[in-house]
Amino acid sequence: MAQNHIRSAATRNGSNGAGEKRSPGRPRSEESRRSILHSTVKLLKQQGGFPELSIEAIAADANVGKTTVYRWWPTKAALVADAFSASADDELRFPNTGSVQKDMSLQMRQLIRIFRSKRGKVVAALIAGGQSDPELIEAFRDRFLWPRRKQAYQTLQRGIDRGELPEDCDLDLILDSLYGPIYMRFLIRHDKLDESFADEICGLVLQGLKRQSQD
Amino acid sequence: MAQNHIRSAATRNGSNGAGEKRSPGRPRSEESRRSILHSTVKLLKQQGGFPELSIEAIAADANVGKTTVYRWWPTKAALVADAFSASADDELRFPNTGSVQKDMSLQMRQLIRIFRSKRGKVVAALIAGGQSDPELIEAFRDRFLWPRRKQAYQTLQRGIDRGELPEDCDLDLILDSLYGPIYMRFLIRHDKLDESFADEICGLVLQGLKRQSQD
Amino acid sequence: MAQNHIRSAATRNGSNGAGEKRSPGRPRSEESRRSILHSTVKLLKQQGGFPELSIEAIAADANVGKTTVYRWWPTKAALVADAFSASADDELRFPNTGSVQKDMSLQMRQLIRIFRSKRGKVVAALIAGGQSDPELIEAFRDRFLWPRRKQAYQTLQRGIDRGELPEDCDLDLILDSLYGPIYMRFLIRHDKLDESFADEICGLVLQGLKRQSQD
Amino acid sequence: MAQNHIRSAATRNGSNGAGEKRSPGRPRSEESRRSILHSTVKLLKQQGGFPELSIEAIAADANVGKTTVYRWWPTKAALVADAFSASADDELRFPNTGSVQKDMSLQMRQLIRIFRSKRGKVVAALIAGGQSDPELIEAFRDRFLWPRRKQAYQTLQRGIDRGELPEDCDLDLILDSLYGPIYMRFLIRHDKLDESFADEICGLVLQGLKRQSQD
DNA sequence: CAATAATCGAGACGGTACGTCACGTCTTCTT
DNA sequence: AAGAAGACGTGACGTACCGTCTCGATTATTG
Repeated sequence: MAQNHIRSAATRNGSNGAGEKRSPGRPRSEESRRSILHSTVKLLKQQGGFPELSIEAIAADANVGKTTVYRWWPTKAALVADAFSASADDELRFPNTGSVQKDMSLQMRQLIRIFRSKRGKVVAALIAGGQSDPELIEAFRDRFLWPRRKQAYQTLQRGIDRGELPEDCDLDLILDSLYGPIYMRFLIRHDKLDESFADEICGLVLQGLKRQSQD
Repeated sequence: MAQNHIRSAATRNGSNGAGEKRSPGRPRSEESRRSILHSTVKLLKQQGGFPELSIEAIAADANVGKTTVYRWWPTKAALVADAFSASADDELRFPNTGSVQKDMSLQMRQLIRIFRSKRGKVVAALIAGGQSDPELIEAFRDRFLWPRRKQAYQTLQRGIDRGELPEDCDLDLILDSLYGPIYMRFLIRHDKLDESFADEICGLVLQGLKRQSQD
Repeated sequence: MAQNHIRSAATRNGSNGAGEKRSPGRPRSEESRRSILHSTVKLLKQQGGFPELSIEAIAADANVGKTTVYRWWPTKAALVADAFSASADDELRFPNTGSVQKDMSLQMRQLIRIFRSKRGKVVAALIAGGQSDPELIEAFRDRFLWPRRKQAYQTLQRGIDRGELPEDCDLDLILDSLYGPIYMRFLIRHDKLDESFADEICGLVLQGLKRQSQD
Repeated sequence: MAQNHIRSAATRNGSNGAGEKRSPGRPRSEESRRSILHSTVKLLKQQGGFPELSIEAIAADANVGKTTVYRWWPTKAALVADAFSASADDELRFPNTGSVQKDMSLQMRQLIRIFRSKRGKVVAALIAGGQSDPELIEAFRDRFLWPRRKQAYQTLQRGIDRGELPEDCDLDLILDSLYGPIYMRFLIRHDKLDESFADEICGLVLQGLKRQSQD
């Protein structure tokens, strides 16, 4: 994957590891950094979406000069992506119950729970903003989608190993079939999105595959 | 379906049917209306996304006063929704081949074709903008999603009648499982979205159901 | 005096004298005309000055189409000038007491009374607007200044005839010396302008001349 | 004299005297300030009057953002007042020839010269604008009228001391009698205003007083 | 302990687009 | 033909943010 222009947390002379030389001059204020990221998430949760969020407002809310924001994040997109990552706690772990369907369903329920919470607004803003900013959607993929997907591969693989899924199945296809409907209902809002929806999808998609693998 | 605030084609004294009374005053300029909608789509296709689109630019491109735009569309969102509707020709018809899987697959291929074309940018802008504007996403649903979905229900029903699908299946769940993956790849762009993807999803989802109905 | 572009009350087919031919079509609405002029004066008295007065507001207040205003008055200036004339009753007559000083003083008191009343705002608007519109200041002169001045000449002439003023005196100079101070205080508002000011000016200017004529 | 809302030269963090603390942030651009004032006077001299002058045009001509204008001047009126003050050089000094009549006449001639020059348009705009904006006319009085008047008082007082004028005379009345006619001809334009007019007024007004003081 | 250097806050700068208002013109049906 | 109604293109309004720029002040490392 190409080098990401949206720096995770630019370190020019921050607290970098061990015995490296520190450049002279005043070091970056860790307090400001945190304050900015916090305000970004806070404002995103409050008001509208990505376009309504203004750097002016972030700087004001964080009691920080605009310059400080621009010094460390090249675009609003980069800032939002960073803020999103920073706020991403690790509640999206995959369990290992011995059943693919159960494992996937439990994790998908967690995702739906996030989408329905205030953090859902941040995700929506990220995807929305990403439609006119390739770097933003890339940041979403790199920081949110891929890390989870790697775990999902393993979960599915365990299912294959246990004979719950056919051996030749396309993992990406399966995962998009499982998560696509959730993302769609989340973004289009044409139908209700509650946690039981996770079970229904798993029932439809994974049951079919199970039957196939039993042929 | 709730009353839509985004007027489809506001008619204060337009050419309304038959013997209705015309309101006094100069009638709305049909030329301006068309020109504005055309410029909106044109600019959306060109540059960035929804937030980059400025009413100022639309008015200039359409050789129209800004006032005229604001007179007829309350927000940029409403305008884009209208413009999108106006440009939505009817290439998304459902065929009737005698096979659900074939019918669905063919129509889904058409959708993917649109998403990959320049008109895809307009759809993306619409969905993106809709994340911070409820009316906009509602407009997308009412003008784009629902009309197609009604036809999809019929197509699936034919499948049930023919015994290709089980009688008690949840149509909305099936449709979201079919279209969700497409929307997800279209918006997140984490994997390639070509027309064969339609076949793969149908294979996964509808095959499983077929097997179930044959039990 | 040059032909005035600001028509007093354009008569295309109004009630013109005797047996003249009337042009065909609907005759001009006398009610609209009066209503427009009335609203103009009313609005001028209310709010700010000439620039704040909008034809849009006049038409609305008079329950009249904007077209009707523009049909009969070429500019806002012309309209205001007309409205001012129409509202100008004849309270500014010169008396004939047998004393120039008394005659002038009495009339000047009337002028001050007008300047201090709400009609003063209209005069101020007229003079102010006239600074960037030659026709407007011309209208003020033609309809307001000159008619009075002609009477003033006669009043002064009586004074000369009676020996109260020297024979060779410059009437225009005298009149500007009498009225200038009033206009100045009215427009610059640097000092109080009450009716006794008329007596003071007359005392200063005309007394001096009387003394001169008695040499 | 009341506190003037129209700041003479707002100093938030300009070069204020001696050891005062500077407020933080980028200091006001002195170049922009001058450029704006210069463009204001320039445009006022060119085109129409006060209402024709647009802040948009000033900002454009001064190569300055509109925001910068609005940041420092609350209204167009305030800006024009400031611009006028800035351009008001000191060509209106009172001489001291030993004769009141000569002193006054010479100064009045200077005033007429200004009124007839391009700067006259600025004065006219100021007085005109002042008719619907109390602060503007106040600015004219404070920056233009009063400074001169103070000198005029002294000039007249010298005349009283020398016995050219009676001891009990009303200085304000005299000054309005002298300057009123000039302002009137300047604003109403009903008669020619050349420099000899100054002599004529002085002849009329001051001669009469001289005679009186000699009684 | 000074000198150097990069940060910080604050806030002014030239811009762009916003959504509104009034302009003067036009097009329509009605009187 | 004139009326009212009201849409039209135009242009200025005053505001909000943009991303950049100068300031003085602060906090580090280096000589």
